[in-house]
Amino acid sequence: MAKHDPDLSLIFQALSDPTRRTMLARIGLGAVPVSELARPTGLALPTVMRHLSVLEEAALIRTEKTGRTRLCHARPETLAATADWMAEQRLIWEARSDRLEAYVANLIKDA
Amino acid sequence: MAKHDPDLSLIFQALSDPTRRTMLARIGLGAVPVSELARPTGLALPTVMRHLSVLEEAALIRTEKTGRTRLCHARPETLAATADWMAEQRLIWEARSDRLEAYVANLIKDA
DNA sequence: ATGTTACTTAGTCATATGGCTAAGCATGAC
DNA sequence: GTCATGCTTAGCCATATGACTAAGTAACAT
Repeated sequence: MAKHDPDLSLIFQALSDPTRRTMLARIGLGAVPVSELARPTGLALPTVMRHLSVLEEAALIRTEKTGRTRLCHARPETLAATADWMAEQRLIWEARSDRLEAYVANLIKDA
Repeated sequence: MAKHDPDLSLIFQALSDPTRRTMLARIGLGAVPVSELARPTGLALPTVMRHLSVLEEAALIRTEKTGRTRLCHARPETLAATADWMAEQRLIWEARSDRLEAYVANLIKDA
């Protein structure tokens, strides 16, 4: 059991690098082999592998090796969980703004 | 002009630290002075200040000094912009899953 | 069997990050 | 004026990060 729930620290850390975001966007369009992910970046393969392992440890992707090529797949659940956290914070922050606006509006009305 | 748009690298980097997420959540509830943010963390003040400057450079918060105390305010626009990026990726990833599911369903139907 | 392809592993290096202490500098209280 | 308060600045330290090269290993292809 226990699909050990999303670790926001690992996820945000993974998302904080532009190279990784680019790779992730590409993977999001459909499964990709490592070498094809590496090509547009111009980075050395070991470097790309490290980026991938960061993404995999954050559970943003899953990889599977067939023969000598490794395919990278997106894991939408993780992205969804993260989006949920953001949405939650957003609600709180904006509720707060609403209260502030209401307060200001009230001040103006009474002036 | 140009409110120089949100830098996702800075934002995700800022969000990747649990201490900063905690501080951010607190600030999201309403403006807080630095010392009050520091207290529950048990961290030294300079450390807290550094966390705050990371959050401020990511435009997740704004701070304003009055007398000798500095107040920290949330900046919901930045969180909103980030949530938008996530929502966008999510759509793409899930659209992809849908297509895959449709494909599988089709295979099964024809079997 | 031999070579090529596609990763892997190991190890190095420069810079960034997150924490600290020790002083410093305004502001508000007495 | 003097002192406590609330940040600020400066500088140090350990570890993490992102990049590399060089050398390995496991599949295919011929």
